[in-house]
Amino acid sequence: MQLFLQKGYKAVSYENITRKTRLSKGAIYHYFPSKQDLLVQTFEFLLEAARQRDTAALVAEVRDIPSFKRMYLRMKARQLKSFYSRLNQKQLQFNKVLFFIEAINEYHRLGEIVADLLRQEVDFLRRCMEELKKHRLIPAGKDPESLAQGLFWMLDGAENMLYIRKSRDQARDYLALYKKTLDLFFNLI
Amino acid sequence: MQLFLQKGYKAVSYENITRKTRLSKGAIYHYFPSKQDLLVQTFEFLLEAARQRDTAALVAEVRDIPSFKRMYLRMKARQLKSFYSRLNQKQLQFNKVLFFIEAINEYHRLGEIVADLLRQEVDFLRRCMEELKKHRLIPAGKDPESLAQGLFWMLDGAENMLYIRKSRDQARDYLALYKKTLDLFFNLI
Amino acid sequence: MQLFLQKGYKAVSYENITRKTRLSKGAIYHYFPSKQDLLVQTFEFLLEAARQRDTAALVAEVRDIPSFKRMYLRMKARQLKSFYSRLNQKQLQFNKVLFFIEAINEYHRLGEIVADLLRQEVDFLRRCMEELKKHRLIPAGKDPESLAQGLFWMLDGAENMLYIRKSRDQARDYLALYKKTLDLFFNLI
Amino acid sequence: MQLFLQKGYKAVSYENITRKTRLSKGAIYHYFPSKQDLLVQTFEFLLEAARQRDTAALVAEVRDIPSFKRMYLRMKARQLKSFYSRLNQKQLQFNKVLFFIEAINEYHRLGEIVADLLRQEVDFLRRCMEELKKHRLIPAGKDPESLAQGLFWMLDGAENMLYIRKSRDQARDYLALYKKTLDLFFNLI
DNA sequence: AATGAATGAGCGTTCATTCAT
DNA sequence: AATGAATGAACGCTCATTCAT
Repeated sequence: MQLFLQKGYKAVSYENITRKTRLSKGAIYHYFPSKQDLLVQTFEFLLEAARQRDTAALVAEVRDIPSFKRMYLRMKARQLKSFYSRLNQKQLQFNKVLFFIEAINEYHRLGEIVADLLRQEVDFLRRCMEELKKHRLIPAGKDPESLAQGLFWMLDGAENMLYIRKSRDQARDYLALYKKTLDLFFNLI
Repeated sequence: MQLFLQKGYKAVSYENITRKTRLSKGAIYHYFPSKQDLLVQTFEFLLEAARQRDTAALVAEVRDIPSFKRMYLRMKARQLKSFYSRLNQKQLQFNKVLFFIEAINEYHRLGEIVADLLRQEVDFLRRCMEELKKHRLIPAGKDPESLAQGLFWMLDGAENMLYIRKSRDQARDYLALYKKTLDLFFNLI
Repeated sequence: MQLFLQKGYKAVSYENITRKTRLSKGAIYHYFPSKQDLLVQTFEFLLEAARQRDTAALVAEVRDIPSFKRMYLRMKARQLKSFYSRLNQKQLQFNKVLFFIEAINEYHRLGEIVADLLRQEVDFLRRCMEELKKHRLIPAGKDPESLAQGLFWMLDGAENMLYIRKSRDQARDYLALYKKTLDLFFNLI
Repeated sequence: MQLFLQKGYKAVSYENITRKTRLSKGAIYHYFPSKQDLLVQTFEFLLEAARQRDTAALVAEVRDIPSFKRMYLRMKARQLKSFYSRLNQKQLQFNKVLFFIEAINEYHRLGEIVADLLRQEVDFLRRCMEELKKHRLIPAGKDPESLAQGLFWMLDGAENMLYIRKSRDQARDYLALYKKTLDLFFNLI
């Protein structure tokens, strides 16, 4: 997992894996029938970290913009923590985008899983926006759907920048970036 | 170039290249000392398509929001045209993100070039926003810097979605998507 | 046994064997110290099916050509039955020649055992021919030794063809082929 | 070719080939895209040695049994010479049967080619028998078809024995064996 | 300028075998 | 008696690169 995230799927060889795990090739093949299988299981295991449960409860917390921001950042912090605990590391210099693209290239079903997850994310944001609208915290004439879409794209685009800047302490950066983007978003609308 | 964009850097072999170019390996090595050099030259040649000149003239065209949208889309259309003409193709099913990441991984200086280009893009948007502000077309209290940043992230995040959906006619899709994102943005603010 | 006959020695892996036997590798190694030993024991067990007893009694049955043919085909039918009962199968699509060659290549003593068996087979045919000669059923001037050798080669050559044609119901085919060859032989002489 | 005939297809590794040819793996892959292709080309090249031309002229030589025997042995001698010249060797301890079975297992079309060749062989013998019959050198009531079939099986079966005895000087043995079988055959009928 | 034969390190994978439990 | 985790050599194959011509 650590190797895949650091170097991408293709660039990881069994030689790398055996050195890192201190196991022989045969031992790894004993548990994973192929490199692709290794990827798929890794991918799905990591994706679990991003899966949200109790979104209804989270949406219900939204009373005003500050409460929404707090809730959203808390949720993201929890996801990050789960992600790093699955990695068994406090932090890791990695390239999520490369890993995702190679994973989807290698095994197309993973693309559908990701697309699904993203749809759920937008949907969740839409429900939050509706909640804010109920409390009249969003200017009239702006529909929750568009707001959710716009915020989502903004968050996604912001995150992209991280991989170009390659910062060292990504865990903190993520949250700081999310916060900055939320602030910016609510300043815009 | 076409091969790199379609399959990514690593996945392209000299065998692929010789078949496509109908040249021998030796001939290619005669002009490009290594595969990395082939990548760098390709990358920089393509990046030229995204380089904007006369941004001052473009910014000067901005009088109101519709004029800004028209100008921006025209500029993007020109970039796309230039991009495809460099490719010597009308369109190409490709994966820009994979190509960029692999290119930057392979040769870090390319990352700085891209980062530079992106900064110029945000800067350009900022100047457009200032222009709109001058004409009082943007609500008071929203600073051009943030607006530019937000719009840029939104555009970038929106574009990302394209690679998951893998649309066939990307040239048209790009412009449609940019238009949609601009509309959405001005609806939000 | 079934696997060796179907796929040949080399092509059978312990993975194949554990799946078929539902035993663990360790269990198989507990009884057979190596793959070669597995082969040798299998081979010798199968060869037992071809071993004839009471050849004297069989030869004594020969009174005329029809009685010889009947006796010979009965004997072969019994061998086939014994062979399939050792296999615990009614029939099996297999390649005897590949199995024999690989077995002999792997462990040369098996070659001597087979050669011995074949010599006994020719010898048995020779004694039958002598019996027929006693009853003056064979033209004068044809010695039993040559007749036996000729018939044996004919039977062997005929059998060879089976592996190229790869018939489904080999058990029946064998007997039909033996019968056809015997008829042809006695028509020739 | 030499390696395949000596050890069989499966047992030959690229390591063997590179040592024998003093070429690198890459050089071999430069000319043969796969091991299977190496086999098929070898097989077809060797099979060419067995292909008979001018069978009509050969059949026309048949006037009596001695002339048939001479012609047949001359033809076989020429085939053997062609075979060894293709091998670039005077003689080679080899296992034709293993090579043939593995070749056919690996690429089924080779089986059809061999079956075709064998059919032509029987057909050639049948025409020779008809010629002998015309000269009344074959007892009445024995049809050329059966005689050809019987002789063919006998030759084939006789040849089989060679691989078990593994004689050193196979080239001479072949011809001696063919001669012995022909003599035996004409003694029988 | 251009060819393509040749190299050899490295890849993912299979395999018979060992051994602690 | 029986398990299955672990090994490491060997396999067929791909690749960027070199170089004599």
